[in-house]
Amino acid sequence: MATTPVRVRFAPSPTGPLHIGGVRTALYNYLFARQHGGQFIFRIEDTDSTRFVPGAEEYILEAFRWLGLSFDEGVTFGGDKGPYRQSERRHIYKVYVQQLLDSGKAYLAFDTPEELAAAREATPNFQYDARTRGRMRNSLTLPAEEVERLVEAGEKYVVRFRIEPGEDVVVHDLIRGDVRINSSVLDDKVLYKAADELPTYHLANIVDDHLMEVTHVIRGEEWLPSAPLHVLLYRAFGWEDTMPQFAHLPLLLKPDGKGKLSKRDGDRLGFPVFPLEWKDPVTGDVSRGYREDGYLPEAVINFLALLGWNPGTEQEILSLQELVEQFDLAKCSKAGAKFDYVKGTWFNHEYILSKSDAELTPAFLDILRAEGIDATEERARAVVGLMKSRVNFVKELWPLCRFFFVAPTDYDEKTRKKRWKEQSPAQMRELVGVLAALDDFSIEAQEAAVHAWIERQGYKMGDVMNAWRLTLVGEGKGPGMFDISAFLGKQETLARMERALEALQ
RNA sequence: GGCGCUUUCGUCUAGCGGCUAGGACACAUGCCUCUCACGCAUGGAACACGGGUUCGAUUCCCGUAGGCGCUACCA
Repeated sequence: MATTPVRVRFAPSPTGPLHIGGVRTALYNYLFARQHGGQFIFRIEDTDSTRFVPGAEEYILEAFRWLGLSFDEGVTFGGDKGPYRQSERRHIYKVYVQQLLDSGKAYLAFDTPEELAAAREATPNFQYDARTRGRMRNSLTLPAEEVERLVEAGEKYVVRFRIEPGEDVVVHDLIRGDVRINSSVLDDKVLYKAADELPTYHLANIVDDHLMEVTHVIRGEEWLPSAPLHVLLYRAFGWEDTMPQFAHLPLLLKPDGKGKLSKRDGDRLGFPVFPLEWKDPVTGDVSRGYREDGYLPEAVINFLALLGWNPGTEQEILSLQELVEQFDLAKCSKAGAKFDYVKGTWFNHEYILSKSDAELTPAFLDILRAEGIDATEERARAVVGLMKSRVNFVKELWPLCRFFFVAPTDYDEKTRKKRWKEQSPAQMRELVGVLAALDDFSIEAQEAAVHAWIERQGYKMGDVMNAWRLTLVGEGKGPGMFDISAFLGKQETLARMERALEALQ
């Protein structure tokens, strides 16, 4: 057992965009696999033909490419345990369903949806189980000839798992310890639907995990209640000795209020719940994505990794490699985590700080072009260097940096009141002269000349600099004045000052 | 309703019988400073409640309450 190579899987349903909680589940699987030098499998669970959404599978794959999480095996990745798309495994499931039928551990049920609804109506807390199966229409109550006749007639039956009541089933969970549930509270789950010749999740899941030699099932807590059923299925097949180990992760909850995180919360509070932007093929509705919102993939990974797990040290910024090294299922928390999206923006800020100016510049250049600014890479990079520490996202740069590329046309009234003093026009006139006399317009040369002039005249540094800022920026913000004037260059600096002197009197 | 999981600052969390209950985000204040930010510093802020066990419980056990999930021919 200890020598069995680790094999884990991420197995989404292609029913829409990948939820951020699903991304975290995949991340934990990935970290676990990499840490143990194991395999990470990508399986598509499309056993519900009615919920298939075109484009969902490609979306999921693209999301992981963006995040930098790689698979070793599975849909589009190859491997010798395929096919990895459940809809292509019908022939396999049929064999195993028959095996359960032959051994009497499952049976055919012919109850129509209407009959089931009626039963639920008639009996409070109705459950299809040992207590009730005797009065339903199934192969345990119907004569064999009748069952055969119905099947021949193409009746849309289902196969149900025959659960023996009164047994305590223990599931050992790597995060929660032993979880004990009595089989009497479990219902005879539908394992297979003759209508579309496909199994339901439970059967497909067990058969695939067994055949794909999955060693650890790391999934969301919503699966915990059905884990005993899964254990019973492994037992029914005689696979208990190679049954994977389970770990049920705490859920991601709404930032406020009650319940688990949903797409609605993102729309309502203004943050993405999907890794990538998603356009619903039916409604045309567009949901924002982390990528399009300007998050760096490393930041998303780091943020998600720490939602429900932490290394036990005070380190908060961890690279993917560090996460691989330090991840530990035993250190996962047990209770659901409210989704603290504000902290997510802080992580992005940290990663922006850690990036070089050159790495951030392409994204900034895109924004500049969209704003109709034709700037060189070099100039864009200079502004990024000056301003990146102030933002959480590259896109926040534009409103803060506009003045570098566009001269002010009007001047902020509040700043003008506070900073444009009686002596300002005269001082600015003089400053125009001081700057005009400079051949070297570097930061250092300007600084030396301007400081000397201020000192010579006995002016107040704050008066001069703040008035000057108003002439170049149009308001009272921005980096150091000499950074700004050096970036603008002598000609533009003097032109802006002249224009301001005219406008401000 | 039934079953299961869960419960430390507003939020994410550390803690695995004895601590001034630690960190981070957010918030507040101060410093830095030519402005706005960034940064730095400081501060306020938590063991759900009730019983046990123990010399001693945030920590172990049992209740209660709250929260979450499951309860489909969905995953």
